[in-house]
Amino acid sequence: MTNTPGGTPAQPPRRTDARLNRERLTAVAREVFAEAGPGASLNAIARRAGVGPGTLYRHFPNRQALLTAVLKDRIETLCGQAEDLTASHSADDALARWLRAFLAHARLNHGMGSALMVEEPGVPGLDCHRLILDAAAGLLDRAQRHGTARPDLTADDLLQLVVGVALSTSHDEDTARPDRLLALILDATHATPRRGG
Amino acid sequence: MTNTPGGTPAQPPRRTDARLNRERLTAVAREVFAEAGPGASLNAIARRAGVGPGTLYRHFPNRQALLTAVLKDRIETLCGQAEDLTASHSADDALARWLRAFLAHARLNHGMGSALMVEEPGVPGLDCHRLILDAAAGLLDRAQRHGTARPDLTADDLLQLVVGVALSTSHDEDTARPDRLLALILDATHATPRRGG
DNA sequence: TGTACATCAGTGAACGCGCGTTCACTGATGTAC
DNA sequence: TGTACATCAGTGAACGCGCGTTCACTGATGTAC
Repeated sequence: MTNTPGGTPAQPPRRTDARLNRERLTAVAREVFAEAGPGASLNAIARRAGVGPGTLYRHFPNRQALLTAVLKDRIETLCGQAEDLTASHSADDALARWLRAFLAHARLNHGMGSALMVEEPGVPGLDCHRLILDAAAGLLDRAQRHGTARPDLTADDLLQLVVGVALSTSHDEDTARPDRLLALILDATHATPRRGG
Repeated sequence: MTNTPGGTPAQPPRRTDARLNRERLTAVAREVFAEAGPGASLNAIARRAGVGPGTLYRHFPNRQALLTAVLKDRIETLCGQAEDLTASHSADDALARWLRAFLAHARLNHGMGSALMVEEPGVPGLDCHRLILDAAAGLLDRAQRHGTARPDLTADDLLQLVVGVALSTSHDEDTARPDRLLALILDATHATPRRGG
């Protein structure tokens, strides 16, 4: 049982031309998804990568597999940053900085959220949603223990808010607006909970 | 010059069958847009309304015209509610209640925002974006003068946040989550501005 | 190092699909008398 | 009230398009010798 059950082969392809094509496809897909959103045409990606559509399908049996490949790097980067920030900054500061990074990435992929935060079958062993959520939960938990983050906030809700900002500003060009909106959300993170009305 | 320049005819059609078809089309479109988002197939709408595609095009020359017709009611309702709430509730309360209503409507249309808040040519004389923004600005302004809403918040940003929640929760079934997220945003509305970091 | 060959990867025409949109034609309606 | 007719509205087959996806075939690569 060396194969992961029913998923994309975990090993990169052995032939060099295959590896190169795979790399080119993910690079182009990264661009195209950023331009046209996660629903972008797969044929267009293959065309722009200079390969036939069959080649794309050989490497990525479906859209989700390609999306996952594109996002894998980003996610690993984000998770790495979460650890770094935990080590080097105050609890509140680390959370704020990480959310800023998350928002930037999510905006690049027209709300990576739609692909990320929705639970999909995806690739076994790389649960995007889980990884991101764990990173956020770690930072938020620390901020709640040592910082001033309100105790009733969940990582899930916090991320959903930021994903919302990413979605609603993904067609915006400058970053001033998403920055302002994130600042508002951070204020909400610090606010004292109100009695329901 | 009784015609609005280059837009949909302002007058409803004179023949009764035409008027009925127009009403059926907008009713069906309301449903389909709610189910499949603002990119839903126009042919599918015509099919479900029991008319030929040509009939749809006779009434609505493009998707935006149909979207506008569907949203017109909602928008007028929302603007009316803004006035009612201003008359009957405290400043903070009115703003909170209205945003709740706005979120409910925006969620129904998979983020009415994408159709609403993006400035489009649309129909002259019915600037959706403007109407909604004015309603929100009125409520927010009052809350800033008489209530506890922070003075540095703009109606534009506030709406964008709520549109974000609508977008990121539009595939959610229950309303508990969007309610929670809106509550967080309302807390941010009351929060004291922080010095930038 | 050189060659033979099995295997793995790439190709791209082709298919079926649903979409947006058009237009020549048919039919229903309202109105003038 | 009844009829004739001009006009307005509806029809739906058809077009072109791009999409996702497949598959028989060609070609490149790595390896065994």
